[in-house]
Amino acid sequence: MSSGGPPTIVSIAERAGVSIASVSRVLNGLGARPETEDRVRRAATELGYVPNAVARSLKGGHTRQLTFAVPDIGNPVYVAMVREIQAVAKAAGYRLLLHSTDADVAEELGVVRSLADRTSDGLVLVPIRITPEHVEALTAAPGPVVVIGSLPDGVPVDAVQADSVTGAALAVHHLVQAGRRRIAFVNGPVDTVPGGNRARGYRGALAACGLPYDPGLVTATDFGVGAGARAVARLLDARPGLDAVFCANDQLAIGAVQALHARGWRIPEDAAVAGMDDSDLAVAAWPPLTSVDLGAGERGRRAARMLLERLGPGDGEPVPARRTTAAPRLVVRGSTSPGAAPAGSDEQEGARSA
Amino acid sequence: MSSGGPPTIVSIAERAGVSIASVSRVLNGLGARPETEDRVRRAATELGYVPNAVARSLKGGHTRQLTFAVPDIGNPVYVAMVREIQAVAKAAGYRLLLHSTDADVAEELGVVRSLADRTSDGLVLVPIRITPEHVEALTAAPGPVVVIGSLPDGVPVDAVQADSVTGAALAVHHLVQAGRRRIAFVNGPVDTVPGGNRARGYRGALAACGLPYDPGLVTATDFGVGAGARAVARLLDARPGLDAVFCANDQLAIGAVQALHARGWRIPEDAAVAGMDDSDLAVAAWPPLTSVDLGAGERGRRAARMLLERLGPGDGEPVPARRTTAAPRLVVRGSTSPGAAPAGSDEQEGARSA
DNA sequence: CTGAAAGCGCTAACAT
DNA sequence: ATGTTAGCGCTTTCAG
Repeated sequence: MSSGGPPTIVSIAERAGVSIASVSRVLNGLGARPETEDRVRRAATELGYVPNAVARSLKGGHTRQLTFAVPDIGNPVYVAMVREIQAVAKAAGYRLLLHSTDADVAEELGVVRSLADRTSDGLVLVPIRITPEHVEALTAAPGPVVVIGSLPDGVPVDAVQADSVTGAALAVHHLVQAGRRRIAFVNGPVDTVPGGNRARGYRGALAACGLPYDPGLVTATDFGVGAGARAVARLLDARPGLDAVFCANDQLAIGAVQALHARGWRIPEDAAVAGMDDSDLAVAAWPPLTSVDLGAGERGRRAARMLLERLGPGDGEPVPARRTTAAPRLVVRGSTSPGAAPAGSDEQEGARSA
Repeated sequence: MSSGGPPTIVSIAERAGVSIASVSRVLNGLGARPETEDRVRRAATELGYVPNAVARSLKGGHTRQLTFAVPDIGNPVYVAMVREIQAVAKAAGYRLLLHSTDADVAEELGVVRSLADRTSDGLVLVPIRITPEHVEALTAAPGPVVVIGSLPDGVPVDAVQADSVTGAALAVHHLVQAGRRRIAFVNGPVDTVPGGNRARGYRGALAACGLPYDPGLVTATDFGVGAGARAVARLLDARPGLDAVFCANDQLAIGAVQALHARGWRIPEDAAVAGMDDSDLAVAAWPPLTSVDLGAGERGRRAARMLLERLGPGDGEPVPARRTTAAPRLVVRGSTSPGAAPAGSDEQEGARSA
C-alpha cells in the first residue's frame, strides 16, 4: 500500500502491477507491450502522477534551469534582456533563475562559482565591471557561462557585447547633421562597463566629426533621472552656449529634458537631446526622445542561444570562446527633429497589459 | 581513487580518510573531533568542494526555490514586483524562478499544476484573469501558492490585492478639488483583473463625488501608449469639453499626454492628466504625471513574505487563507498641479545604473 | 518485453 | 565520536 505524499513511480508500479522499470519506460516513451502501456498510463492518470524533477535532475546530471544574473532587475535595459532570455529559455524547455547582484562585484563572482552547486546548467552574466578577479573566476568557471559585456580576448568564455562606440557615433553624427556643434555629454560612472564604453564612444565620434573635445561639456555622475537633471543644470551654467545634449542612457536624457524645460529652453529648437538604450522611457518623454538602441533584447537573445548551444550535445572537439557584437540602431524622434514621431504612431504596441 | 567529475563527499572522505557521514557532519556544523574536523575541511578546500544542491533537495524534499509567474515581464508594475520578491527571497536564502505566462490562462493553470514537479517550494502567481478553472486549480494546488489579485472568498489560497476603488477615488477627488468636472476615463480591457477593478473604481468615485457618469467620456481598449493616444484623440472629438483625463495606467496616460500635446492642449491648464501605478514612466513624462501608486512593490513584498511563512515550520493547526490589501497612495505632479514636482527634485534616485 | 538492481550525492538513523 | 547503511525518486544497465 502506498502511503502519504505525492505519487511516485512506485505507487504507479504497485497500482498497475508492473515493475518500476516498466513505469519509467512507458512514461518516457520507450517501447512496451500495449497492455502494459495501458495499465501504466491509466494508473498514472488516476493517481495524478507528476514526475519529480529533482530526482530526474540528480540522475540526469542537469536541471534544465538557466541562471541570469543582472546588477539591477529594475533597469529597463536588463528588463529587455530578461524578457528575451526568458523567451528563448522557455522555448528550449528551460526554466529561468533570476539573480540580482545589486551591482556588487563580490556577488557576481559568487554567482559564477555557485554554478558548481549544480542548481542550474548554465549562466548568463551581466557584470557591472570586469575586474581581474572576474577574469580569474570566469576562466575557472565550473560550468558554461556567457557574459553580456566586453570581455578581454583570451578569457575562454563566450561574450556578446554592445557597440557603444558606433552607437555614440550614430547619435553624434545625427546631431551634427542637424546643425549642432556644441554637443554636451552626460555620462554615468566611468568605471562601469557601460559608462566607460560610452565615454570612449563619445570622444571617438567627436574626433571622427572633426569636432573639438571640450571637457567642460562633459559630466559623469550617476545613471539616473535626478543625476541627469542636476548635471544639465550645471552644464547650462558653465556652457550656456551648448546646442545639444547627448546622454549615456534614457534616464539621464529624461533628466536633461526636465532641466531644460525648467529653464524655459525649447527642445529641439534651443537644444536637441538624445539618449541611449531606446527604452520605454524614450517614448514617454515630451518631446519623444531620439535614442540609440544598443540592442539589449538582441543581446539577451544571442546570449541565451549561445549558452544553449554550449549545453547541447558536446560532440567532438571543444568549441573556442566566441565574441559577438550587436549592431546599434539610431531611432530618431522629436527631441532632435521637429517633425518626427507623431503621437500614437507605430511601434510601442504589443499591448503590455497592466 | 576518485575519478572525473566534480568532487563529492566521497572524494572528500577518501582524501581525509574518514567516512562520508563524518564529512557530512562536519560540513553541516554538527559535532566532530577537532582532528577530524580539520582533515575534512582541509580536504574539502583542496578539492574545491561545493555541495550538490540537487542531491540535497532530493533528500530534504525542498529546493529553496520560489516561482514567480507574471503575465508579462516587461510591464513596469510586474517589474516592481519582481524586484521586491527577489529581494525578499534572496534575504531568506531562496532563489527566484521567473516564469512568464504571456497573459495566457492555460499557462497560468499549468504553472499552478507544475508545483507538483517539486521544482520550487512555492508559487506567487499574478493571474491576468480569474476563471472558474483558476479557482479549481488553486483549490487543488499541489503546493503553497499566493495570488496577487482579487480572489473570491472561499478559495483556500492567500491573496494580496490592490485597492483600485480607493485608488481611483483618490485621483478623481484630487481632480475634482482642482476644479475639474468633466473627467474622462481611459481604461484597458475590462475583462482583466486590473481593467475590471479600475472601471468599478472610477464609477464609484464619480458617484461619491456627486458627478454624473457619462459613458461618452469612457473608453476601454488596450493597455498601451498607442491605445491611450488614439483613445484620447477620439474622446477629444466626441467630448471637446472635457477638462481632465484619468487613465487606468501610466502608459495610457503617456498616450493621453501625447494626444493632447499633438492638438496643442496645455497640460494641466486645458486638461489635467492622471495615471495609475506610479511607474518610472510617470516622471519621464512632461509635465511629470500625477499617478496613483497602487503599491506594486509592496504587494510583491507581502506576497513573498506570506509564501515564506507558509513554507516555515508548519507547526500546529493549518493557518486559514489570508487576504490582504495594499493601500493606494496619490502622487501629485505637474500634470494636474501647475507648481508640483520640480525637475531632479527627490525620489527617483537610487542610482539604477545602465 | 519486462523485472531486479545499481547508483546519482546527500542526510539521518542506527550501530559501534 | 565515527562508521555503516538505508533511502529520497528516478533512469538505466543487465539478466531473464
